[in-house]
Amino acid sequence: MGTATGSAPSAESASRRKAGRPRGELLNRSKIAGAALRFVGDRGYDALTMSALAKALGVSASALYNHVESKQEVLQLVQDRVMDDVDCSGFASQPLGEAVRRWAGSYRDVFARHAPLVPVIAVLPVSGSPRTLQMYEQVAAGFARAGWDQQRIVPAIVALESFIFGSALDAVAPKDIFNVDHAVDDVPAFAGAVASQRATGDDPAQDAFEYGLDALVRGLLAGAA
Amino acid sequence: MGTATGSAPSAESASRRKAGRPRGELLNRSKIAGAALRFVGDRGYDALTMSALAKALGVSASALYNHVESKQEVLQLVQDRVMDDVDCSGFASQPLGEAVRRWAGSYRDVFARHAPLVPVIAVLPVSGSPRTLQMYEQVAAGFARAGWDQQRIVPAIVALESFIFGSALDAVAPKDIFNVDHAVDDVPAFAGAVASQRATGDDPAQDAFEYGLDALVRGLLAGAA
DNA sequence: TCTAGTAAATGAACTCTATTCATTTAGTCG
DNA sequence: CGACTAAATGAATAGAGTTCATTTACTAGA
Repeated sequence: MGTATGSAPSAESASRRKAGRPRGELLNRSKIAGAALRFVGDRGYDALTMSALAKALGVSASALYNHVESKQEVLQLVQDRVMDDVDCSGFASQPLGEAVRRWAGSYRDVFARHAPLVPVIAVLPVSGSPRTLQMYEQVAAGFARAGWDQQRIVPAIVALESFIFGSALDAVAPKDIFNVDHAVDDVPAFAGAVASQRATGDDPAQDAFEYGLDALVRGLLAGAA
Repeated sequence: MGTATGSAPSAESASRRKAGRPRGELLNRSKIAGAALRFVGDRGYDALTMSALAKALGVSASALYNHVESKQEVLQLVQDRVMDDVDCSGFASQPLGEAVRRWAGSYRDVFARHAPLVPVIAVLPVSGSPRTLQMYEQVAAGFARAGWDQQRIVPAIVALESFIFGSALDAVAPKDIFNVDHAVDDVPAFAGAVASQRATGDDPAQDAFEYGLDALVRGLLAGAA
């Protein structure tokens, strides 16, 4: 695990580039993670194969397996990187409700951009993800600072995360997922509700997220105060 | 798409009323759905391949493609079947809060048993899933009957679903997902919270779901009343 | 300096997977 | 009877992740 994740980002420029095969240090986990993150940003998760990633790194696919046990592990590395984009800054200064809202919003946005990671993360022990762990620390510290009962902090975080992951999946759903025009008569109540929501002009996913987050946060704060 | 999505659930035994079938109807979408559902119950989603499913049906893999466009479509059929197990009974009789709790609880349990469907469902238009649509109708009708503002019904349902799907994924996570014994000093607040939750003896996922659902429902009802 | 030892990259090969296609089969309709 | 057609077949394809024997270059140790 602890194989120097730190990495020296430089020291890759001046090298004797022979047509040769193996050399000193061509790959490491950090480079793989960075390349994978860039790759999915450019070409998306569907295109992320071990071969394609290797090619982007100027290396053969099998070379990756000297540094990583599986593709799943590559995704885990990406996941941890991506956590850097989640905004935890509120927990240091703002009131808890505000901090949670800011955190949750950026958390959802990040994983809406990386939806294929959601199922990965679900089975992922925090052990292997230092940045993720640091995020949890900031969030937990925020709750503790706000005077929360220790026993309720983890359930609150997990509940918020569940909502966030579900909402991230929802955010990438086709826009017309609730199109019921063909069956209005069979589902009158639902069709009416859909039409009414649509009339607001709001994006359904965004609307539901904001509405639900507000309810969840108010519910949590009300119960714990 | 348009290919007879209607599906007559019965009338699949000894009624060759339509034109030209060879050898008395070996396959149809309903049989495929049933077999797939049985299959994942027996051997799990990892084992569900088109070949294995075909073998279970006593048929060749390519035969499936006469009735179904892709494996994704098989999963959609399973998804719709599975919705039958979600308990919507409360919406007809109980107060809204109670009905939502019962519905959400069974919904989560169902998809904890079918977690690999969660990412499928997220991208799935309700159009192709009659039973799913019927579920939405019952839920929406329950909200409407409780006097809810039409515009808020869909966001409320979507928010609840997001929480449910996220919680279903969480429910299948490894039990010790929050093991931080190796880094207690780095994340003191979080480690303390984890230890405190663990001390309750409650299953973290179950605990978080119940706690979060309670907060979400209270928040939703409080905001809408 | 010579010599092992070792980490790392290679490319071919292997195993599965979903999916396609030409062909065959067996009913129905004109 | 003969044309038509839905449905099943099995072989073939393409692409995925992963493994492995081999090769290369660097690094200690004597």
